[in-house]
Amino acid sequence: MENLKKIPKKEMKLLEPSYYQNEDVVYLAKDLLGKVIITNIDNMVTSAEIVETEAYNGINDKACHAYNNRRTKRTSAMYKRGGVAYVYICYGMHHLFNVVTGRENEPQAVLIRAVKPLDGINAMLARRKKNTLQRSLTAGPGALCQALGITKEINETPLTSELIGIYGVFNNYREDDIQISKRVGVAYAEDDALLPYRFRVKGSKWTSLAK
DNA sequence: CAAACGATTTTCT
DNA sequence: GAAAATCGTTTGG
Repeated sequence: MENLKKIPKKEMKLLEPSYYQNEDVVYLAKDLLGKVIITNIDNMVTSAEIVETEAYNGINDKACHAYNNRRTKRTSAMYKRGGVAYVYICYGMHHLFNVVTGRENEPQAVLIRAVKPLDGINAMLARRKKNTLQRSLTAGPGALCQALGITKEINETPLTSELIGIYGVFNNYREDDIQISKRVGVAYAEDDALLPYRFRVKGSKWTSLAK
């Protein structure tokens, strides 16, 4: 799976909205590993394989922005029917990209935490102001958004649009291929901070480092 | 209206 | 390993 350009077009399968409407956000967080994000933003096409995700499981998950059914301008995207983007700004400077899942008014989402660069690497390097292709280009939720050109401009955009789509191309990883751990940076979530909702492709050099 | 803080990244020591 | 950078969103008065 070295270069997306080598994949025959007929094997590129855009994930349909129904895919995202599965109510099991933990299942989707695992199933999204190996899927390919393709963006066409600012006249630059970039693509990358998802290698690390986290599940945010709705109103009963203390780590979720929509915990306790909190509805604000920021969280409204998560209440949409699955299949749109939820992009918000963290620490005043980083955009974080989530895939909204589940039914309307059930605010679940999958945070994309790391990707493996495929096409458009020069564009990614330029956006990140880097010269070499290495993990730091796209490891970390803020970093990959910068590389792929994802900003809050595309908040609530369908993942079947001209700007961004997710494709099933290569493989589905098996349980054995997935490393499961606690989520990152959610210590405030008390007992829910311990939930095993973080998923990484085992052995991938493109995920964040083990903790 | 003021204040606190964050699903992070980078740089410095 | 520690700390700064930096501001939109949320909450409280």
